[in-house]
Amino acid sequence: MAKKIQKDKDLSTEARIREAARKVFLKKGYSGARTRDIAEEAGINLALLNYYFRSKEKLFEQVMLEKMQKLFGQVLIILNQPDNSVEEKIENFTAYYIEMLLENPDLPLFVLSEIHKSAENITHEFQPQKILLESVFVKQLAKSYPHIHPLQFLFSLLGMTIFPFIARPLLNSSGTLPQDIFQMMMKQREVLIPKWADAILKIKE
Amino acid sequence: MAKKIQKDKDLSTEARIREAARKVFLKKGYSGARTRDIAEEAGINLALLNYYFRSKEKLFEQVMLEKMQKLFGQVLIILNQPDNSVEEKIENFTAYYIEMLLENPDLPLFVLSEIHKSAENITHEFQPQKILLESVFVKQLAKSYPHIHPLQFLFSLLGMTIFPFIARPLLNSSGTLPQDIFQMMMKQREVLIPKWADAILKIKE
DNA sequence: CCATATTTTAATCATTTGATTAAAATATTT
DNA sequence: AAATATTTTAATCAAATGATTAAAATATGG
Repeated sequence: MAKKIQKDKDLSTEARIREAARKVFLKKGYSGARTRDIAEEAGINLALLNYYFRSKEKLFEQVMLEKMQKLFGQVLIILNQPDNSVEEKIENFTAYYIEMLLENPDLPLFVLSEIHKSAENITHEFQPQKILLESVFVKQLAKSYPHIHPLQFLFSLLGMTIFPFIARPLLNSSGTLPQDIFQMMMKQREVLIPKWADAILKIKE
Repeated sequence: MAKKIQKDKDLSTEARIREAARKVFLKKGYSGARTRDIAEEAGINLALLNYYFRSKEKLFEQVMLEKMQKLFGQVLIILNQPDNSVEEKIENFTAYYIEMLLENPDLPLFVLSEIHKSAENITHEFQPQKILLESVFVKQLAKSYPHIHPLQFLFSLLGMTIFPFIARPLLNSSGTLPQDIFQMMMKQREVLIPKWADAILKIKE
C-alpha cells in the first residue's frame, strides 16, 4: 500500500525547503534564484526539492501565492470595516502595513517586480483596482470628500506607506542609513502619514 | 592596419542591439533576460552581441548606468536650483518626473529591483541619501518648516510621485485601467501632488 | 525483527544559455 | 580591381541548471 497519510510534514524537511525558497526567491527573484541555491540554503540535497515540490516553478507558485496574500490580504479587510471612519481606516491601514513591512521589507518589491515580469499577468483573476474602488472606504471617501478622486488619494496613501520600503535598497545598503534608524523612521510614519493624509483630505476648494 | 576610427557607429547595428537590450532588460531584469532574446529583438545574430559588447554583463552595465542616470540625474539639479522656493522646486520635481516616467514607466521598478538583487550594492559610490540631505531643497525645508523631518517629507513626495508607476503592473495589465486613463490621472497628479505636498508642509504644531 | 513504505543521496541527463571560432559577406582604402 | 579591414553568420563549445533515476538510508507497522 502506497500513500500513507501526509503525517505532520511541514515540520522539518518540506518546511525547511519552503523557508529557504522564500529567502532566495525574495532576494533574487524567480529567474535569479537557482534551485541549487535553495537546496544549499535549506541544507538538503537538490533532488529533495523536486521530490517535495516537483519543480522550481511549482515551488515558486506556492511562495508567490503566499506572498501576494501577505501583501494584499489585509488591505480589503481594513478598508471594508463597516464601523470605522475614514480617518480610523487610514490609521489602521498605516499601522498594519508599516508593522508588517518592517518584518517583510522585501515583500513589495518582490511581488510587484515578479508581476511585472510575468507575461500574462497573475492579476487576471483578482482585479485589485475594481475591488479597491468598491470598498466601503472609497464609498465613505466619495461621500465625505467628494472633491477628491478616490484612486488618486489611494495612490498617495499607498505610496507614502509602501514606497520607503521599495526605495530602501538604495539607502540602506551603503551604510548611509542603518537598519535601526530606518525602523525608527517608519514607526514615526505610523503617526505622520495619517496626519498628512487627513491634511490632504481637508484641503478646501 | 587594424583599428580604424570608430566611424559613426551608434547608427545601425550597435544602436539596435542597445535598444533591444534596453527593452528586454527592462521587462525581464538581468537574470530573466537571455542574450538570445536580445539578439532576436534586435534582428541580429547572437554572436554580434558579443562582438559589440563582449558579454551580457558588459551590455547590462551600460544599460543600467544609463537608466540610473535617467532616474536620478535630474533630481539633484532640480532640488539644488538656488533661486526657486520650496514650493517651486516641488512643482518642478513633480512635473519633470511624472512626464519622464510616463515615457519610461518601467524605469523605477527596473532600477530599484536590480539594485536590490545586486549583492554588493551599486550605490557604494554615489550615496543618494547623503546627497539628498545636503541639497539646497533640504536646507530650505529645514529653515521654513523646521517642525518637519526632511527625509520623511521626501519619502512622501517621492512615494506619491513614483509609486503609481511601480504599482501599475498590478492595475494596468488586467484591462482594468487602460493606458490612456492612467496617463490622464498622472497628468492630474502634476497638479495634485504639489497642492498636497504644500498642505503637508503647512500643518501646524 | 521483518517487511514495507518513506525519505534522502549520489550520479547523471538533457536543455538552456553565454560565449567563441572560423569562415563568409560586406565595406573601405589604395 | 586588388588588398585590407570590418561586419556578420553558422556552427559549436563549455558551463550552468532544472530535473530524473536508481540505490541507499531511515522510518513505520505488524
